[in-house]
Amino acid sequence: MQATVDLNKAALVLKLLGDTTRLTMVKILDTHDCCVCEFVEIFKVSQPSISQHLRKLRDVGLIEEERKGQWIFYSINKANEYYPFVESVLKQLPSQDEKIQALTDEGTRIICC
Amino acid sequence: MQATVDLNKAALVLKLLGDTTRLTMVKILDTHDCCVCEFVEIFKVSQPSISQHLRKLRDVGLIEEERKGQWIFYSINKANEYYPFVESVLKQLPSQDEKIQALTDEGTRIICC
DNA sequence: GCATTAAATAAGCAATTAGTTATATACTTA
DNA sequence: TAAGTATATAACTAATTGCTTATTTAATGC
Repeated sequence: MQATVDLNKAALVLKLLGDTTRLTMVKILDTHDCCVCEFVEIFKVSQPSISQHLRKLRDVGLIEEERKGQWIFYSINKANEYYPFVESVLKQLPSQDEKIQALTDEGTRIICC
Repeated sequence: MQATVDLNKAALVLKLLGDTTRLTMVKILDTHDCCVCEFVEIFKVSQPSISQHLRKLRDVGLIEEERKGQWIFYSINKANEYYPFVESVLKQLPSQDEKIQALTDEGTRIICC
């Protein structure tokens, strides 16, 4: 028997994931930590726009931040209560690894510490 | 290996499900066909509000309608391309059967044809 | 045909959203 | 310490959302 998730909280999480930019971000973060400037490069939107999306995801605890020198790296928070729920969605989405590969290819991938 | 779903379409579906009213509707419809007036009773909002939520769900093909006399019954469209995706979310939500039971108890459940 | 019931659509409104530009904060490095 | 880079926050704006009330459409039953 599968554990269930509070319906109102589920709606809140789904609403957060119901945006192409955030859904892609979370899918990427599920396999690669990233910093803000990498997302700016990937999504071709302004830096504040990226920061605001990340803040929403962080506010509900789906992601975490860690400063590494000049950069702040974001990662999936696997300890979050809703991580299994999120994961069950993510595993049905196609890999977004090519976006990370594109950064590496163009030399804008940040490798740090 | 699990089949994957286009990320942009997934975001669209998740956005639809990212509303408490619609998510509850879909969870209920997954096990019970319902008509508009039953949802009005369950959610205690205006009839047009319910109709508008149902239309959004129908517009992406997640649900279907069928007129039965005076009433229009809605049901989950299991043939929809995204049904397996939706189902994987729904199965993690607690049953909403008590809402149907409440209708039955108060005599407002519509049994038709 | 006329009154009643069910549902859809139209129009309007307040709140929310996702973006922008401008500015502030924080760290790095010369 | 000053300049440069990365990120967050503030303020603004246009578009979207979810609701409402009013009206229209459709079926039922006298």
